[in-house]
Amino acid sequence: MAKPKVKRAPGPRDEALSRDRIVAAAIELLDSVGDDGLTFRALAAHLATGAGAIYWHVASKHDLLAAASDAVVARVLAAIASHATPRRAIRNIAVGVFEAVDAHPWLGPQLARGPWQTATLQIFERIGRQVQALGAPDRAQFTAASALVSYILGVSDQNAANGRMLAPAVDRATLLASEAARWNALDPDAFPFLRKVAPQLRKHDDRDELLAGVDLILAGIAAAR
Amino acid sequence: MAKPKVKRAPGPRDEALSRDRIVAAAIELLDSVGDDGLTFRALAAHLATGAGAIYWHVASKHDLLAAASDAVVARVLAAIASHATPRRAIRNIAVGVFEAVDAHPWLGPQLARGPWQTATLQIFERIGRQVQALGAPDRAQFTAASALVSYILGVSDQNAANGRMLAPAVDRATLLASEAARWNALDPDAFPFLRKVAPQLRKHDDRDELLAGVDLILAGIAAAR
DNA sequence: ACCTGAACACCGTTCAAGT
DNA sequence: ACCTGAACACCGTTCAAGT
Repeated sequence: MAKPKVKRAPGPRDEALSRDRIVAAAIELLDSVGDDGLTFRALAAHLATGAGAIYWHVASKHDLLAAASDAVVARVLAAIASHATPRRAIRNIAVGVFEAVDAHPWLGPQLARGPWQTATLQIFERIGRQVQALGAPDRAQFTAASALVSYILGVSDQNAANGRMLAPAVDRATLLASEAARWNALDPDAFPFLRKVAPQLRKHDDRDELLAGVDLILAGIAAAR
Repeated sequence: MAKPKVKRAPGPRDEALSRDRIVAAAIELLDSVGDDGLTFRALAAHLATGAGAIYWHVASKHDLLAAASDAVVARVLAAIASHATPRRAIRNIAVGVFEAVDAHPWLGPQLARGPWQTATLQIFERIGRQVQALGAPDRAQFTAASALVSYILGVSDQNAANGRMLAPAVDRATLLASEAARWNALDPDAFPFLRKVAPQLRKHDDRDELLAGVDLILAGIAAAR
């Protein structure tokens, strides 16, 4: 007897395995258990399947991480309003990426894997369009967009590194205070500058610093015109 | 009978194990075999000792990588002439870090591990001093130095990611050409900007772009004064 | 104090075998 | 076509035992 064509609608628990389901589960795992909590065994358990099954849909762990990054970045960029002045749009994208990396600390190293992967490309494109809208001369647009992207990814990753390494219990203020104290305790001959700005480290706001840096670059772009 | 106080001078092959020797060997291994070529077993073989012995001098692989980064960064910064105008000094530091990360691709992710490790601190200090010499107002110095450091680390890591992923046989020109072709083949509706600047991607010089970005930030700092 | 090397508890990935 | 699960070839780290 032929199998009936009509299958019952699959519930969320027994849906067929698919690349999308695997990527979604990977993101969940990455977010909850952290960078090296993502294991093919754990992932398989989460998906109620065998570890080897995943390889039918995904080439490697590298591939899986890239796909997870793409998905998160696409989602974040889609949520950013684009009807704003170029300057505001650039600031919005910066904050969006920054917050995404902050919320998904595993994303930082991933975006640092270079401008050849889709995730970084998406960011580059979005920033680039706004640089164009800014009225920068044609030959300066690539440079300006590159600088902005490198800067944004750089700050985001630096910032997320804190959360990646730190005990989740420690809050930001305590962390900054203890770190400022460490800067103050540095050898005065070797680290005069860090000692001097230690109070500013303690009081600074990450988002404000990010935007200040973006503004610095934007001012530079404007000055070059 | 008491052991004689005078030991024969140890040769390079049978010197006692030490943190410094371990770190030096790790750097060698990292440079020659790449990021995941560094293994406690390989390292032990290289040092003609047991894998467990290394743990007497080094707390963990994390610790070892941090120490390797410190060593490389310290060496690089020491080689940079500091008697120059602040602007030139900043450019020199940027190029120095960029080239170090390029030569030691494993260093990029390491420096991205956040501003709490010595390696990043060293760079921050050196940049900061020059920002100070630039005459930036006190309360802007932390922000300006942060922005420069984040940018420099960001570009360096992005750039090194190419070499990390690529077959070593492929040269830069071929890589850029094929990547520019990929940008050109992107969906025109989704990626108009990248398609437009694809020719600039093909022709660009990494070092020039780095310095152009630094200049953008410096111009921003100057404009804010 | 320092080193050895086996052992532990994992990994990512492959692959014969199933349906 | 897709999934299973054992097996392979590794890891970082620990630790009793040696010197």
